[in-house]
Parts: sequence; C-alpha cells; structure tokens
Amino acid sequence: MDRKKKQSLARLATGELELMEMLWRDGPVNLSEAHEALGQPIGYTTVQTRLNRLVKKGVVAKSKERPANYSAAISREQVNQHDLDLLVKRVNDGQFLPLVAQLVGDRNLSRSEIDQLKDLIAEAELKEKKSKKTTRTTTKKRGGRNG
Amino acid sequence: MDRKKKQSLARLATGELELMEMLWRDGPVNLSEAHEALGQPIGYTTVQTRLNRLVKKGVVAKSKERPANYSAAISREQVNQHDLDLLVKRVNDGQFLPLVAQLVGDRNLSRSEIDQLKDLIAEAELKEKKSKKTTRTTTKKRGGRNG
DNA sequence: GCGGTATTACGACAAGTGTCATAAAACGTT
DNA sequence: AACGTTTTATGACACTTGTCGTAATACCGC
Repeated sequence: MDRKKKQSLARLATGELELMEMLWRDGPVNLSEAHEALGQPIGYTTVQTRLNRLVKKGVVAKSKERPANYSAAISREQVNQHDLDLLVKRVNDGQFLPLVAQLVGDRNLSRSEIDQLKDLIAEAELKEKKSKKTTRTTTKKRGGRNG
Repeated sequence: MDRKKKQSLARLATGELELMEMLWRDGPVNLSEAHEALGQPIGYTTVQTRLNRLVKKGVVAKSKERPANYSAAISREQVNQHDLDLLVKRVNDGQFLPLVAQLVGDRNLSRSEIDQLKDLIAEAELKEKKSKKTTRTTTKKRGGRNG
C-alpha cells in the first residue's frame, strides 16, 4: 500500500507554475541554466530547492547525470487541462459554455480565430453525430482509478 | 493614495476558493450557517479562522451585526475571469484557441451546446465584421432553437 | 594527489494556509 | 443578576512555499 501520491496532482501554486513554465519553454535544463532562464533576482539555491521540491512532487524529472537536468514531467496541456477542468467545475453547474462565452465575448477575435473556432465546432459536431449513429454503449469500463 | 493592492488579487488557493464557492452559493451567512453549508467535517473555529483571513484579504465582507454575516466581496465572475486570464496567458503566446480546443476536444458536446457555440461564434463574427466594415444593423438575437 | 570550482545536499526561517482548543464577550432566559 | 448558550477573539501547531546560507561532494586541470 504505497498508494500515497495520487495521479491527480493538486493545482500547482502560482510560483510552481512559474518554474514549470520555464521548463516547458526552455526544455531540460541544469540548475545554472534554470537559474538563468528564470532571469529573476532569486538565489541559486532557491531555484535548486524549488526545483527539487517539484521533483519530489513528481511534476518535474531530474536526470542522473552529473550536472542533473531538470525537465517537466507533466505537460503543459495536462496542467492546463486540469486547471481548466477545475475552472469549469467551478462555474455554474460545470457547464463549460459560460467559460467559452466569457473567453469569446471578452476579446475581439480575428477572422482566422473565428475560422479555427468553426473548425473546432465542426469537429465536435461530427463527433456528436457519430455518437448518435453508433449507438453502442460498451459495458467495458476503463481501468478503474487506483483500485 | 492607496489602491493598487487589492485589485491585483492573487490566485486564490484551492481551499480559499472552496469557501468562496460556499459564499457564492449560499449567500451571506453567519458563522454557524457557513459551518453547516460547508458540510465538511471541519471544526467550527476552523471555518471562523479561514473566513476571517479571507476578510482580512479583502475578498470576503463581514457585517457588523451581532451574528456577523459573511459574504463574498468579489464575484464569481471576477475570480473566474481572473483565473481564466491567467490560464490564457499561460498557454502558448496567450492564444486562447488552444484552450477552447482543449475544452471542446475533451468532451462530447451535446447538440444544444454545439448550437450555442455556433451562436457565440456568430456573434463574434458579427463583431469582427463590424469592426472592418460599415455598420450593418440587421442583428436580431437568434433565440437558440433546441431549448 | 591537490586545490579550486561546480554541483548538490541540508537545514533554516518567514509568510501563508488548514485545523483547532480555549478564553472572552455578548445574549437570552429565568 | 446569574446561568447556560452562542459568537468572537486569540494563540497554537503542522505543512507548504519562497528564500537562502553553509556544508559536503564531485570534477577538472596540474
């Protein structure tokens, strides 16, 4: 029973996200590179500590080589996905429309963005139609989460 | 000679958000109500402390009456907006398409949601056109069929 | 093999958050 | 007014996160 760390990592704190951003952006980096990449006026060991804590958390990987390389162990997408999901849940009844509405209504979209949005919808539409046609509700459940 | 400090509310921590959720949902409540509303197995004074700290932070208001009433001092929209903005900023170059793509691609939208999405886009499109063309006022809000 | 530099490991401290226990006040009822 | 209950105020303790300083190690050029 070593099921201690759950896959569903909690929302990363703002500062932690900052480090992750750096890793996603500047790829695997060793400590000094990380320190530089952050650019901010923070101490070398501060970065070390923060990075290592992230490692312990499992969101950052640290290689074994001598000047160890740190790299994001989770993708930007995963994190955004997670945050987004939480956000969606927080909005009224978990509907995501309000969120999109806010996003869309809040900015002036360009022709191109609008077109992309349309494509997105077209795809969703296809999927929707397909699911209607393929009335096949499998009984096979996906592997239960940590049994 | 002040301001400039409360407006930039940092991302509320998960637990704080939890309290805010409760306030948004259950309106102004006094302590015991809050305690109940949270439903969770946490101590009375825990809720008290947390709520008060939120008050000190300026995101929750506490009335002066005897059984003081606590109420959210910032709207759910403000918070979501804020979080969403941060999220958008974090995604590649602040583009919001990837986010929407993720939202849309990740779930199976219903016919109704798809239609609403279309309406949203139609509106955005209008706005876009308007900004480059002569004003064309033939806009009548289409009330989504498929209610 | 040695000394100096680069890396890493540790331990500390402060602020912020979650959780409470207790003490102090304010109230309502006899 | 006195008592018991409800509300508040305080103080504490544990953990997390941001920031470092210092000590221990690993490496490199001689």
